[in-house]
Amino acid sequence: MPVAVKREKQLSSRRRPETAQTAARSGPLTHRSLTGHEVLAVVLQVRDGELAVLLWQRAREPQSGRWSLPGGGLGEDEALRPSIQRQLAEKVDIRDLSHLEQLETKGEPDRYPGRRVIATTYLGLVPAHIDPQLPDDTQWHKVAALPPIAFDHATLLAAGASRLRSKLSYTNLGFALAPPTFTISELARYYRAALGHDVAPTNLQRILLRRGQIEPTGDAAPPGRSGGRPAALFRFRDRNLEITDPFAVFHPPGAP
Amino acid sequence: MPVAVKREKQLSSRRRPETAQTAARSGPLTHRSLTGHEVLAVVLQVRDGELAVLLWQRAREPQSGRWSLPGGGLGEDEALRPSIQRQLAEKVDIRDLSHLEQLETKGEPDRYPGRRVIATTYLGLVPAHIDPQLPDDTQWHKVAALPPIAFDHATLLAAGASRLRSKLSYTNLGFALAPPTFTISELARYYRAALGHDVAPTNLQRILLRRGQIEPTGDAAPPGRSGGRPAALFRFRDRNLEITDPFAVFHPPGAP
DNA sequence: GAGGTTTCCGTCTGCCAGGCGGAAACTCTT
DNA sequence: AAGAGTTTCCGCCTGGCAGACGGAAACCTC
Repeated sequence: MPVAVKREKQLSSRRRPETAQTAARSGPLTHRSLTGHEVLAVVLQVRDGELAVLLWQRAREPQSGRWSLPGGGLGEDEALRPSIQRQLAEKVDIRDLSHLEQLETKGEPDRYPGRRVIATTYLGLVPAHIDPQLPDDTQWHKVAALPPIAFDHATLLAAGASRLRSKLSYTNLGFALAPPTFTISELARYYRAALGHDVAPTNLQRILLRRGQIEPTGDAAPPGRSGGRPAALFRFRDRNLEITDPFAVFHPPGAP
Repeated sequence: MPVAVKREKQLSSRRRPETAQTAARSGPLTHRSLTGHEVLAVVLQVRDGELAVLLWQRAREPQSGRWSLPGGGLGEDEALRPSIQRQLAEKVDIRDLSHLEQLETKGEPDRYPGRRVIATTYLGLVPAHIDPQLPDDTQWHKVAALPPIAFDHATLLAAGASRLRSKLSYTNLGFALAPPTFTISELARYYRAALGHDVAPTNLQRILLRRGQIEPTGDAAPPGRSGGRPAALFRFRDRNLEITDPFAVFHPPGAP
């Protein structure tokens, strides 16, 4: 696993995440009620041209050794979104997260062995230029080649990747994968990795320009070592989620 | 409110919903743990050419008199979807529901007064030809003219209506609004009501036909009292949710 | 300077949504 | 029974857009 090795070598090269109120944490839940509630996150990033997900390896039973989505028990008096942000702070600097949105909530009584745990899942995205420092038990894994996954987390992971693919098509969510500034062919590589199929840079540029998602910065990127015309740099106009292609059909009449 | 009056007049005209294990139900929750979990539903139907939602009026504090989404506490050892189906059975025959899908889960600690309640919301749809018998405290309300809504249910309701509008555009969700068989202008009326803007029958027919969503039954509808050429009848090919217009852009190359 | 590489830009093509108008098929009136 | 009114059906035109291609431009290395 070349990725894992590379991770560990760079271990202390970047800032330490502020791990705040993260005290006793023995399992996915910190409090003990009849029905527990946990919050999980599918954190995705394009790494080396492929979509990768953040996973940590369970050290204890149940399912010791298997890989699990980051997250954990919801604190009392803690809202869902702040909770997943707090828990992710144990793994990565949460300032690295360019996007965070809620996915499905699963409540099957037997989805977790022993006692009932309801899980609310979030989708988190990290832009490609960030390389967060990770704890020892945590690694990026290519979505195309996953290790054994704990509980029902494989389903949740698939749902997260699917949501990303959809939203890339009708929103400006590309901003969450790309660095602040990028060339069109770079951007096409991110889209390729996330969508899982080829993307023509020419068409991508025309589409995103007409929708007003991206704009040229005016500068040009330094040419690569293999030569070639220097690419123009672009940036996303808005780095918050917007629906830019409301719907394929059934527009209000008269509107474009 | 002419709709409400009409509702009560028809009260015992149809089958009684099977209200199964619905015993003690004093508030939105039946069990008492530190953090409660409730399940709510935004049940929508096109009624008299307008989108309507199923609401019941609270008889007790908190927020007595205000209108609330149907639902209630999650039972122990009960999964989320079966739970909302059970709770809806108190209001309507669940066989009337043509579609049911999960929406957002809200967990703000103060969203419910007194103690913490996490809510998972579902979107339910009832086809236009069904007129369920309702309990006394429950009524359909036009989404365009809502009564005072309890707690944060107005937000949840808006999210449900918005989800419906989106999915009408890129899935075959129309089947959940329409009766088993319908004419194109009828269908256009359902779409109009749900989308909130005009829909051209000609274009609607062409689009849904090309996507393979609908097919002619071969029969013609009886002509109306005002004359006119009898309309051909159509039906949805598949009455389960399918994505028929995968994405506006970024198809895999080569694929249609 | 030549050849290779990468990006940029214009163009062609085919598909599709929106809109329009005439033809068809019915009811009601006189 | 003939005409007026109404509603649906069907073909056509138009503009916009995605996909694809190819040549020009701008950089590299040798």
